[in-house]
Amino acid sequence: MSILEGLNPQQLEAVTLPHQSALILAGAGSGKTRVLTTRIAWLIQTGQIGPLSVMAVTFTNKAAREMLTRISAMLPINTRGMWVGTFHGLCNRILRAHYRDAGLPQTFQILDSADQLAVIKRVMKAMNVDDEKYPPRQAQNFINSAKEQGLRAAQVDAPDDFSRRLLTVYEAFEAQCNREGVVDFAELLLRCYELLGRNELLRDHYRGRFRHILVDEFQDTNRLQYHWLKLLAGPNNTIFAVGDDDQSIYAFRGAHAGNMLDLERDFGIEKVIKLEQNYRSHGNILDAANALIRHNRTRLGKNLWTSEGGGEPLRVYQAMTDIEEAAYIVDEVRQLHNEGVALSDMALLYRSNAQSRVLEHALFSAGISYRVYGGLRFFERQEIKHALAYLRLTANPDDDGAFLRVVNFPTRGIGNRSLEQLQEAAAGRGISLWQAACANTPSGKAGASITAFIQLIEAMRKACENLPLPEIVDHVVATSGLIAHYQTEKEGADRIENLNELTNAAAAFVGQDGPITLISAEGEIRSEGLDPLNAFLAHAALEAGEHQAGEGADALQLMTVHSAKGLEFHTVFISGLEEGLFPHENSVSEQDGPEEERRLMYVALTRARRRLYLTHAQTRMLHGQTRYNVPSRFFDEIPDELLKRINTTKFSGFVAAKGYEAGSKARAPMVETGASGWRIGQSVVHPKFGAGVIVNAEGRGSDARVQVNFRDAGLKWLALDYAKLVAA
DNA sequence: TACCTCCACGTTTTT
DNA sequence: CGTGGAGGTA
Repeated sequence: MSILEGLNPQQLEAVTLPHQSALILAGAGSGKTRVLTTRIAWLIQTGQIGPLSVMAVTFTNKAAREMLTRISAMLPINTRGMWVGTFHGLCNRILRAHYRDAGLPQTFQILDSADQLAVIKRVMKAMNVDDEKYPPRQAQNFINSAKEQGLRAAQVDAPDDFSRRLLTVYEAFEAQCNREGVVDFAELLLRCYELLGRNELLRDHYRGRFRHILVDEFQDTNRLQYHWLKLLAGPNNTIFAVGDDDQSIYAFRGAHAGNMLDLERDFGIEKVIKLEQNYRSHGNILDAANALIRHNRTRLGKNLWTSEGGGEPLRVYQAMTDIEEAAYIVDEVRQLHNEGVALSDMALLYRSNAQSRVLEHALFSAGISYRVYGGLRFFERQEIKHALAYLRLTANPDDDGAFLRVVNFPTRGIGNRSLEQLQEAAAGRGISLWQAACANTPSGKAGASITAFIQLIEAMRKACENLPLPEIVDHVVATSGLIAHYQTEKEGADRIENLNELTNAAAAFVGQDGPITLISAEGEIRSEGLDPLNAFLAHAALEAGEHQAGEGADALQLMTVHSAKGLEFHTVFISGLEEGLFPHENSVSEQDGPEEERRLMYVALTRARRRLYLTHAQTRMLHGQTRYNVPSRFFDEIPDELLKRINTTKFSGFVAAKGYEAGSKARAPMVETGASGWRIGQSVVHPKFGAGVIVNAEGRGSDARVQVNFRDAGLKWLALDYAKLVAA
């Protein structure tokens, strides 16, 4: 059977495009992964290129695995040798192969975000930077966003004192990382970009090899990733990019959907192919999504359609409280489950994680099994981090982060003062803590403890020299004292289990990267395998692992809308559809904020195949106080005929004006302002700000102020004596 | 060193 | 409301 069979005309056109760069505008559920993988298979099957000439780039490891699986299913070839991976994974591969040219030690370690933040904190402390005035998180953002624009500290523009200070932190951070032989995520990309930029030999080698570069989720690329792709493509290779500007929801972390337009221009793409036939959802769902996203001004333009029928209308449920909202969802889930829909084929989505608590509580009480995405992942667990730190020290003793993490864990009598001495000695001589500890062993008890620690690590390293990877992990975990430590802890059993699981993870990890091309200065090419321990440590940093166990079980899926991207379910509940929550209040005033929120809603809607619930609550407990929320503006952006209002809860005037049945006012305390008669929860109209709802009040008499949540203007405090508020 | 209390904070997140 | 970090005390 031909791999091209069953493709629609647009998919076929994209797959069989002649040797030229292309931009595929692929709507939700339009078969973009299929197009991407079939394109690769077709190029190889027709003999146009060999597997070695393909590079496919994704954002997540999951997507990369999925792609490899699908290619293997289509072609009887070995997919090793094909470079399919994440931006970071591929950059890591290149940097490992050319560590010397990249100015890195062979055993360089990768910092995850938490590791990076720890280094920044350490550096800031050493520089005496006030962390009240300069929050380390902000310094981290500053550094990462600079790197994502391809900027080294020397190239960053710092117009004011504040950014000048952050810039010095950036400089010191870079210096520290170089001393330790560690790189953060952004650094992997920037290093690789710089390496290929200045080393012609390497650049030509990779350009000669990767004739076809395919990119998934192109709308999520940042500027640096775009320039990296451009550099790798050079003048002769082609980029096949698949993306959807309407699903660009990661601008806050540097994603730049404008890269799609740049690609068109820079690569002379004459015709953008649009995949608009949707194979996922029924018509009403798509009509709703199309109608909603039409409210965005900056779009490339696209309209999803299906050959299937309209299906059910979208169900709208308006609850009085968040608790009642949860109860309704529980009832519906239970009923659908009884009707035969698997729990795992239903998703409960929310804008922010804080919303999950009430929902979880209701599900738990009802005995419905559920799974929450997000939170700690396997390689991020404390005990795993500790074990990895021991492993990292045996591979690269200069890794100060790893040193500090375990030098006194389990406790071995190395207190703060001896560590401070050590840090001073290291900083003074510009060496690592390990080197400082080796160089001048302090006398006395503390000195002996440090010496013992050094000997412990040295012994580990020697013992592991010729062991296979799983045994290395086993040995290090056993001799580190971690197991013994957790045995004395009350909650230690799970941690010990995880540590044992780490050995299994090591056993399951067989250097997936295979041999790596090396180019010496003379230009000769040879191959070398990567040392398994370092490969495993890189893997641990680059792929933090599954969120939680129990993925096999049939359970309702709870997650943020962001993490739902790319997934699909028979039934989807979108909860908390209220102004201030979704769209989120912080986004309303942001540049491009409202449009990004709308794209987020678009993503949420298009997750559903058959049934979609949109719910909101009038009253919600948030940050310890009750908030009164207006229904989300998104309800107004979906045609009424697509919506089916489940209930006719009595709402006050403002809501009634939007199509709900008018009725009695919500019971809420009178604002204590004497005779004013305003109520919390009451709908009001302001001459300038328009319609809103009173959500809070304070003061009395002439000082009385009310807080109003306006549809368009957001939250505002108004003095009742001055503001010309009118009851709606 | 370990535990406890207090305080501040609270969008989205992969690598 | 609930959590996580920091700082203080036993």
